[in-house]
Parts: sequence; C-alpha cells; structure tokens
Amino acid sequence: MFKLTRKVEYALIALRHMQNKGSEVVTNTKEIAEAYDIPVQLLAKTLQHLAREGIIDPVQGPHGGYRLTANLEDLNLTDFIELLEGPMGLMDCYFDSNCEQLGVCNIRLPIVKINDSIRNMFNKMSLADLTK
Amino acid sequence: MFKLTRKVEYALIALRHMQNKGSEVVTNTKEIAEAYDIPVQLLAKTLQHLAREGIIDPVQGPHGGYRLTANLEDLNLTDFIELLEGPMGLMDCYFDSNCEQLGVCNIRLPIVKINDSIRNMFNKMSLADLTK
DNA sequence: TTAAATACGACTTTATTGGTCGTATTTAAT
DNA sequence: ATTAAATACGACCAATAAAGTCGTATTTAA
Repeated sequence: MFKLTRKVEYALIALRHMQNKGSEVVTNTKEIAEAYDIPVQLLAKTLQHLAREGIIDPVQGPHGGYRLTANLEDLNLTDFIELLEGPMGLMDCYFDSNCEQLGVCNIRLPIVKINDSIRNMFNKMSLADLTK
Repeated sequence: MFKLTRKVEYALIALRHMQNKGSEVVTNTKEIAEAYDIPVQLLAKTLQHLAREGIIDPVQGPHGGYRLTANLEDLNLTDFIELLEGPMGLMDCYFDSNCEQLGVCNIRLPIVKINDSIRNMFNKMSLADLTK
C-alpha cells in the first residue's frame, strides 16, 4: 500500500541519471535500462511520456536519445506524479464528486485535510531535490 | 494512485460512527453497512479485523455487535493503516531489502526521506482527530 | 429451540499495474 | 539510396492486488 508506481520510479531514476551526466548530454533508453536493470520497452514508454510533457527532449536517429530540458527546480513532486499517473488523492471524491455516498460520508473532511497536507508537502519538493 | 483501500475507508467510517454514538453503545455491522451503503460482508470482515486487533470489542449473540474500546487518542494513522494493510512504504526497499537493484539504485535515499516525512506526518495524527 | 448476531476461510470477480509485441518513423553514417 | 540505431506508439497480454461473495460454524438472548 502507498507505493509509487514503477513508471514514476523509472522516471525518477532516469532523470537522476541524466542529471548526473549533465544537461547537454544525450542519453539513450538502452543505456539507462541496462544500468538499472529496467525492462527497456517499459522505460521507453516512460521516457516518451516525459518527452511529450516537455521534461526531456527527444533526439531521433542513430546516437539519438534524450536530453534533459526542463528545469527540475521548477517541477514539484505533485505535478510530476500527476502528469505521469493522473489525479493523486486518498479518495476519489477529492477530484470526482460523483460518489453516491457524499451526502452520508462521515470521514470526507478529515481525509481531505490529510490529502491537502500530503499534496502540500509534495508541492514543496522539487524534482531537483530528488535527483541531486 | 495513492488511494486508501476500502478496508481502511470502511474502518474509519465505522469507527467514527461508533464514536459518535458513544463508547458504551453496541453497534452492529448491518446498521453501519446500511447507513453508508457498504457491502455487509466486507464490512463484517473489516470489523472482525479491528476486533482481533483490540480496537473494538465484539458482543456476540442477538443484539450483539461491537463496542469501541481503544482510546482513539492513542492510535496513530501509520499504525492503524499498517495494522489493517501491512507495511506502508513508497518502495518495497523501505521494509524489504531483497531488491536486486539496491546497489545501483540512485533514488533510494531521497525516496526514503519522503517516506519518513509521510510516516512522520501520519504518526502525528491520532484516529481521534479523524473521527471527531 | 430459534434467530440474530459475530467468526472466518475459501473462493470469485474486477481493477490496476507491469510488461511485451509489432510496426512505423526519423536520421546519421556508409 | 541503403542500412542500422534510435524514438513513437497503439494494441495486447500477464501478474498482482483489491474488492466482494459464499458457505458454514459459533455464540447467546429470548
């Protein structure tokens, strides 16, 4: 319970790897997959996702790969997770108010508060903090 | 992502319900299930679990049910979740050091820190806070 | 004796996550 | 031009976890 998904995990590993190599260097998927023993195809999809979101920049063709473009200081953990995995909340009703039980639910408010605290905490963490 | 399980959700709802009625009163499963539209059998198992853990006290036979016994001030959210769902951690390596990648993993430390922060935050929340 | 309740393991179903496959596209090097 | 090394990406499959159901036993007040 309460685990990060592999997608998030792999994305963080990759970003840190790229960060360490410097932001002009082009790194390809295979290199990272082998270094950390991650399934190539899955990492590939993850990196493609990061590229679509503008966090890394794809370089196609031979000797291609990805180059770190985003300023990781400016990207917080809440946004990062949500951009990879969608809405992050302890209960669905945090985002989606279709819950039939909304009227009778007796724990909604406290849960919303905890949720806000977690988000707030994640908001304060930049990816740069995590990858350096 | 990052959702509480139904089990935890239902347990909290039930505890709050019982708390509201006062701690001497006996409340049965069916009453709670109907009030919040929760599958009876599932709630039953959850309450049995809480009973095994000594948080509520079973009263068998007709007019039976459960009575709140634990002092909810003394039970924090980390312990509560773990007692219902087992170890709570962002990555398995927080508890289990069998991960093959431990040696090469480049994000373990930052993740462990975040994990500690969450646990720390949950440690400071008593169930009483959540159910009153 | 009956009926209303808990106790609980086994099972099934559903949802989510994790991973694979096939195929197309881009492009540097030859 | 051709080749080969890379990204791009949708469709599919597998594994795991979560959610829910079923059957049967036990307890006990009326």
